[in-house]
Amino acid sequence: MSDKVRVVVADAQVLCRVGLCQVLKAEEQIEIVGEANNTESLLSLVSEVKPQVVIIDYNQPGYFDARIAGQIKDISPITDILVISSDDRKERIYQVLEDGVNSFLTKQCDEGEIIDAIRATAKGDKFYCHKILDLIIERSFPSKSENCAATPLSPREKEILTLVAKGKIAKEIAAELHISPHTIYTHRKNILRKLKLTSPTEMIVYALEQGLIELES
Amino acid sequence: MSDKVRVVVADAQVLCRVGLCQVLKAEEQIEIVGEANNTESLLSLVSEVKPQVVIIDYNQPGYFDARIAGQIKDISPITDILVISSDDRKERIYQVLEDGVNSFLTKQCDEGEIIDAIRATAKGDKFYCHKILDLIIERSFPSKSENCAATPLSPREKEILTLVAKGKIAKEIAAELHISPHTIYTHRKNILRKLKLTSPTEMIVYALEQGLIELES
DNA sequence: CTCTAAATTAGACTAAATATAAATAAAAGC
DNA sequence: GCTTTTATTTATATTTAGTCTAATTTAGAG
Repeated sequence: MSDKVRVVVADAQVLCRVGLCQVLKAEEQIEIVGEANNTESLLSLVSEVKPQVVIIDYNQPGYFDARIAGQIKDISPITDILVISSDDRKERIYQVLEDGVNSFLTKQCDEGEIIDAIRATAKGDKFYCHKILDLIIERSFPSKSENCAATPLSPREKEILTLVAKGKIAKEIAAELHISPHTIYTHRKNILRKLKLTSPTEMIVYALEQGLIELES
Repeated sequence: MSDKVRVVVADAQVLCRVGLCQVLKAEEQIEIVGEANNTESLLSLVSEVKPQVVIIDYNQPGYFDARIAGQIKDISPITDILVISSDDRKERIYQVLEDGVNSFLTKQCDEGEIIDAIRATAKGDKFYCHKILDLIIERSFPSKSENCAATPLSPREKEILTLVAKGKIAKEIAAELHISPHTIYTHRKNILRKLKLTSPTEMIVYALEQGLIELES
């Protein structure tokens, strides 16, 4: 048992794993104790070695998904998580940030930020890259942003938007939620007004961007 | 001037560049003569060093796009191109394949395929990973696939699908194309029938998957 | 307690979409 | 050359979805 920080690298893409390992090798106080390319192998690895740090891209359908942070914390609460993801959906990112992740980078980050983040997380500190910090600030101080409020939709409106985006028509949604079709129309009108959109199609695009629905199943 | 194959690595993500360089280092007969993280620096690099091979991910909005293969070939016709991309839109992939690319991998490929592809491309051969070969075969022998024809839509139908997906209603499209709104309805009905879809919303999702429209502008 | 926002609903009305049918032109097959 | 299919186009009558306006109920903020 060395006194180095024990790190697990989890990414479905071999190039990213190799790149990350290469960057980590330059760090004296870090030891890579394992790699994983899917949820199953990562979780058994975590339960086995209880690493101090897991570096992961959760945004890889079929390999990893956004629930991974909670699953890691359940198995090993002492493990700190550094996300290096290609995700660009604000709501999904907010969700992951609230889910016990310590540090968060995007794959567009430059080398300096990656190294800083790895060092900070290995010390138990938190680190967020510029892009993620901008998102956090935008959410904390919505008045500063020109785009304003991240999601000004009420829970019910989100629910209805999700169903609309899935291709259901008002009548079907009404039957599902046991309310009148007129209620759906009103909600939808309010959603369009709030988001300053003009066509139902733009709602789909919005829902996709916000991570309310997924492309391909 | 050595007798090694001179390779340029182009990827906006530093981790992928590092990973790729690491993999290439293991290849005796390859020499990395430059790296680029955006179109401008790549093109000036290509024009300067005229590499035998460029390895690139064209699917990085703001850094590289699908036109890059043609641009490289214009500057340096002798350069072979190996794409290692995260793109999953069939139509876009077909378009790039027709655009003078020699080899094509996805970032989900395993290490073996990546090494094989690099060696093959360095020798001037072509290489396609399993996933891409499946796509090519699917297009060449549409009857074999259960999903059948990649895009069985006529040009006119594609045009109308694109406009519908942009949020325009039949009347607006009719005015734009100088035809009757009824024509639009008929086309749309045919599109839904051909794609075995049931709601207009699914058309939007289809158009997004096919790369007919783009998320965010 | 009052005021606002969220959630709900209805009736009258308008616009969009479907079903059905069909004409024309071009491409493919024999 | 003739037939068949596909693409493109259109129309009428009918059905359905969606909008506008208006209103009620509930819950939370101040």
